[in-house]
Amino acid sequence: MEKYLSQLNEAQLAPTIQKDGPMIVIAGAGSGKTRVLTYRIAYLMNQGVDSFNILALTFTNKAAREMKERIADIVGNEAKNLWMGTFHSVFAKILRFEGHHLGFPSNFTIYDTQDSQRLMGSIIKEMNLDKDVYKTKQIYSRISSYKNNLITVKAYFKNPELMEADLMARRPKIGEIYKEYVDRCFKAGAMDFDDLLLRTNELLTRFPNVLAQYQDKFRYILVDEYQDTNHSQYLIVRALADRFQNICVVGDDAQSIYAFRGANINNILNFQKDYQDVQMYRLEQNYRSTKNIVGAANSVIEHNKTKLDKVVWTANDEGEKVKIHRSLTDGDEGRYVAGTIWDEKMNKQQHNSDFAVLYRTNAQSRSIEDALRKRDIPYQIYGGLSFYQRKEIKDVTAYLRLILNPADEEALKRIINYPARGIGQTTIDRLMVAANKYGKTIFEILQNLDKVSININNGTKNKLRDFVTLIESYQVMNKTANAFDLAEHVTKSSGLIREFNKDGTPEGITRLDNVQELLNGIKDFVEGQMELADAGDSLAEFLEDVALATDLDSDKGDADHVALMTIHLAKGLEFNNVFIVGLEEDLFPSAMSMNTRSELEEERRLFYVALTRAEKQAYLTYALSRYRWGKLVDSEPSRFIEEIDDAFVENLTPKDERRINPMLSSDIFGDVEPNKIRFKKPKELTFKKKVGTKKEPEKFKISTPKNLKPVSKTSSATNENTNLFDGELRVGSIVKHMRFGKGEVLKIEGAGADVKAEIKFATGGVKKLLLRFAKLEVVG
DNA sequence: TCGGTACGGCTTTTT
DNA sequence: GCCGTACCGA
Repeated sequence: MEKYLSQLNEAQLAPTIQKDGPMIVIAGAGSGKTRVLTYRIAYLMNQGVDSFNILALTFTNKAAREMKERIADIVGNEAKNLWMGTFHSVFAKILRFEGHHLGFPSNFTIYDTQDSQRLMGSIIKEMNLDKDVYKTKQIYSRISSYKNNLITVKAYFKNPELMEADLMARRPKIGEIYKEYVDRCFKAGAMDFDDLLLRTNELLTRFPNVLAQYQDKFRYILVDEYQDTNHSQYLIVRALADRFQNICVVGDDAQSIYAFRGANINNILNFQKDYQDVQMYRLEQNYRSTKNIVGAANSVIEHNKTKLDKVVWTANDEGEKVKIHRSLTDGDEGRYVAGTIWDEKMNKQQHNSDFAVLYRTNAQSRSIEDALRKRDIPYQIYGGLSFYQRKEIKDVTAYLRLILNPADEEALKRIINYPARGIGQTTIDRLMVAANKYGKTIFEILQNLDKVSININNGTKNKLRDFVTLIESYQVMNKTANAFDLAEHVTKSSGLIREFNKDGTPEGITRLDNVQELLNGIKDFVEGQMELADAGDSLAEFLEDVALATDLDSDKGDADHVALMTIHLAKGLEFNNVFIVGLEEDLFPSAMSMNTRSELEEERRLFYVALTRAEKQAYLTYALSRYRWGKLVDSEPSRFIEEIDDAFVENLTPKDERRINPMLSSDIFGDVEPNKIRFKKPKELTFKKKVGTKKEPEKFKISTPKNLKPVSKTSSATNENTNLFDGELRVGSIVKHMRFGKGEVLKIEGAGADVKAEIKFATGGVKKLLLRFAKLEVVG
């Protein structure tokens, strides 16, 4: 143990070896906070604390996994009894044991965001509310924030201010939606992400003996990333730590980036008021980055008003300056990134895994991917649509969920007619009405079709009976078979495999591969479980993992690839070289986060997080125009670039580079030979034009080739005989020569000076054409 | 009931 | 530019 402690500097050592009492560690980026946490846990165990009495809470599964491994390196097998995991996974585990107090079965389902939103959407529909006023996503996030602030349905209806606010927003029915949603989840034996915290709070408040039991168990509590805890999490931690007060929280207010999810930065700012005799430690020496990177990051965060006093410094080398590069388009930006990685690998013998590309939104990954692929640079996208959120995977797991918990309404609705078995929406609606009437679940109604009065014809009833028989046969199998055998049987006998096989398209093949990968995953899981003595219900535990998994799919061993991810996901990671792309106003900072000072400050902290991921070199890139929602829009450099002290940056963009006229520079056909193009059938060419500020586009139709001529909606098409059009598109004084054939779709849309055109070739290719003009005139 | 397609909305960020 | 939904025709 001493050997390990000697690896810590003085500032790190102090919090590591303070055994008892409340303490807070304010840890700057790269200052070794994970090291303090892991060594502290090891130290506690070394001091005779039973690992059974330690609870360590993290924000991601990955962080938990890594920390556990590092602790195991020091203390060995002892680490096995540690309770370490994300808030959600730890409290899900507790709720499995104790949920019965609240009326939940131990096999409750965990609804992911998709399930929750689907349920909320159908509730809104059932209540006959205007879906444009009650937008599912908005209502979901509103209710989610109630939950994170412990505003239950009851509390909501007792709070005139909240109701008033929703009334003012012309959404007076939110309370009713909320109530129905909670009831339906309860009936379905399901909890959403927020419930895992909210219900834990309810459990600990309403059942003092349960609270006492866990207070006694968790004598030492450690919380990582404390700046990102929300109110609900804060209360749980405070309740659990109340008896022994051995609580150690670690965080960095400068890295608080989850306010949108309800994280409350005051939790860390006010920690000292919550406990008595709090010891405060600061870790300010950065071991990760060069002086230039630390300097740049410090100079940016300096612009924030709300922050704790802290000076991050480093004894590392000066290093290279932070490089800034401007591109014309997002495509160019991607090519710059790929080209630079290519050069660096060549010149400095670096690995792919030495590079990361970080962006604000997932949608930005596309242009980077394209460029990396062109250069054959291996990459891995982290996050985005998780493996377990893919349609085919959700389909399979829906079957598994239903087997385990037949009350699971969302799972049932998902698969009752998938693969198609002739059970339509009308039937499902009637089933739901009946379920409501009898106070039963839909599955219970299905099991008792003969005993309820329901307007469903006999043919359909038989189909429903077949479905019930199918699920029941799986349930029987689940009693004896392991999760893998069951899952494999389900995919085959349910017709899912056949369904994915049916079309033979590349997408279908990918789906099959994904299902196979899922089965492999289940197999691994089952085998891993058999090694554990207390192997419980493998299916249940697998499904729980799936529901709370995020980065599992991305964990493909130590393969050498460039990492692509959002900045949020990059928190806690480090890379030799970091590209931060899309540094443009409205993108980063996001247009949606500039309404208040605190939102903007959160964006700035996000930028700070991004910069401090870099060890040796940071590149900041932005583009002058970028495709957003399929449209090319102009953008200007992010204010964050300006905010960096000049001393730490180097601008790589040549001064004489000017914006060129995209009309003149665009290449209509690129590498496609026009005369080799063949078309299936003639199609009309259409383009839309926005008139004035009106949203309604004025529609024109252009008949197929020979004569490219704008005609009004009501006019008829003309010549369709020629195979190849050869003509001119005249835009103001600019004349563009064009050749293209019958059946190509030329789409032109946009307003005034900003028009995008696109030609889809029958061969599958798409060419984009950029037009900038005030007046559009097409001549034959 | 189903399958195809046209249209509209959307993009913050995650457990 | 993509995805999910709504609508239409069979």
